Amino acid sequence: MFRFFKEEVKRSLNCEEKFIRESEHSDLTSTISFKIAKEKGEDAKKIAEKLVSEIKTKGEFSYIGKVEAINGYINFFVNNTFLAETIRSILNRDEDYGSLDLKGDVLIEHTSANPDGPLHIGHLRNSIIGDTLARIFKKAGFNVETQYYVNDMGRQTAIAVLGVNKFGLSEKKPDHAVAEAYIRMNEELEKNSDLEKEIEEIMKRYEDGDENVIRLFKDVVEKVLEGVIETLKNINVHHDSFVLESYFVRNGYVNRIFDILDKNGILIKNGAWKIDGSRLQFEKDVILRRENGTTLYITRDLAYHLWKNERYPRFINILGADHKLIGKQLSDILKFIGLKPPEIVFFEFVSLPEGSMSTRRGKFISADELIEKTFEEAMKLLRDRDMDEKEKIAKAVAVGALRFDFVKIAPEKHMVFDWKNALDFERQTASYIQYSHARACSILRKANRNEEITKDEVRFKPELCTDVERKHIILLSKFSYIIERVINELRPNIFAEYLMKVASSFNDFYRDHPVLNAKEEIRMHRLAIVDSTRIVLRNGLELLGIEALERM
RNA sequence: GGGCCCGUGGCUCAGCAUGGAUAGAGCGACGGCCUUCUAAGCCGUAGGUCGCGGGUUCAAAUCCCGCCGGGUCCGCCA
Repeated sequence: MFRFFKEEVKRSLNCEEKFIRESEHSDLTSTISFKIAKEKGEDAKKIAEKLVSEIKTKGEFSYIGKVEAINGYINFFVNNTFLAETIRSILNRDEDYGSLDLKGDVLIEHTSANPDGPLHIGHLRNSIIGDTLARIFKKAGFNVETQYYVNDMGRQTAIAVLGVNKFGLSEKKPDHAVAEAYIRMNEELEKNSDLEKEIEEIMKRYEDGDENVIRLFKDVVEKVLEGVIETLKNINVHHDSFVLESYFVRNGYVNRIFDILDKNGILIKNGAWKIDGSRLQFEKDVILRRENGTTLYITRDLAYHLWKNERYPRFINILGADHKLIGKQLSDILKFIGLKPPEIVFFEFVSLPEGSMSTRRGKFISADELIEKTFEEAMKLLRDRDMDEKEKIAKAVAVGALRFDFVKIAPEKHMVFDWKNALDFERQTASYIQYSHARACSILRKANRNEEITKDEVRFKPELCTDVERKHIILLSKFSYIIERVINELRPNIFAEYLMKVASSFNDFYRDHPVLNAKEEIRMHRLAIVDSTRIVLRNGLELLGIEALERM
């Protein structure tokens, strides 16, 4: 709804979007007068006043109420029709509220951690950003496919495979068991450089399609993925498909990429095969094929993106900031050969207080450990409560806290993981939003207990709105506006912040707006607001992959 | 050394793309609020040279230049 208001404001001034902004002084504000004042050398204040009077004579806007000029700013306020239509739209559309009608297929690739061990808390940031974006894209109307690109041909995987082969697997969860063998193999590798040849050999045979070796790799990769899928399931992250790198070697896409590069004249075949970096303003040539004939990560990734180009109009990758250089090279190469580059969301690293994480050196906090500890902490909180389904609630609170903590931080921000912070739910965080939702549910439950209230009886009356209610409803109206921003900016943290605001604003309302004990007209009016809030919070939590509890 | 990212109260962050009206939250600290819809809540107080220095502008946390601090990348690794 807010988007329509903004459109009207834009139309009323006939100005660019950038001169219209949200403000604490109004529902929307324009700074266009300053711009005109500069161009014409006139007084901004007078221009604003003139523009306001013009808008007033124009009349006939559906949602614009008061318009005023103050110090050169033009302040717009929504009218009662806007408030009424917002509430009506929320109640009518219910689960659908907030959606947009954008169309098209989108591929979102996220997580894609190497199959050499369990996910750690750095991967989690990737998964949560990716999964949240996928949910928001779906809400916006896109047909979304989420994909996990499995790096089964890399050197790291070969080390893991060799490790498992040499040392076997312990009884641990399979991904953790593989990590043990992988870490041990790395230690051996440091001591004994002869093992280097074995790695090289096994990689070569895998790439060449040796059935026995393929079986070994398949076994290890499947074990890791089994563990990874279980971990992700625990935090409500789902992938529609898993695509192996080796698929692109076996289906000929890697060869097609070589042909294309060759035709474009940037492939140098001289021992190793490489891209002529000078043609693309790269610092160095990019190696695509080792002298022994095996390919490298970027080679398969180019093939993968050729494949994506043939299938999706839009594809988005979620990648750690350490992939920035290779991501840029990938994009530049794709553009050079006339293919579309991916849209890439980079996020900065999650590190531990003692330094950066490393699966290879066993220096990491696994996602499983974090999930488990967070759950235990949530259970402690419920220890003394008398209620049903403690485990279910604790799980929802734990997953919520975890997901929210990651998604609320802007992707470009470096994070230092802190146990104390991660396990503290007594903060304005996911549980606060869940709690607000439960409060709204509680009011509605009680309202319905004594008498069955039908939709027709719930009557929202804009003229009854207090200032707090008005502000709150305008916030509710911004749902799809925020969705649109996330789609444009690929920053899901914006949505987390929005939902936080809605919860906070609802608590303001809750404080001094009694619902159940109010007289009939006001009671029905406020029930409509409470129900609308409930819908917005529930739909919003869904987009964050967090369960909207009705009691807690 | 070069590229990219970050630097906002004691701590964690929002705001920066598109400059604009007194720089916003949470945690922590301090003081209050449960006979009234869930206190996982609410109210109040203290706490800020927006890393530093220049510049552009009527106006800079926001744009430009330089510097400092932290992270990250610069493999026939991924």
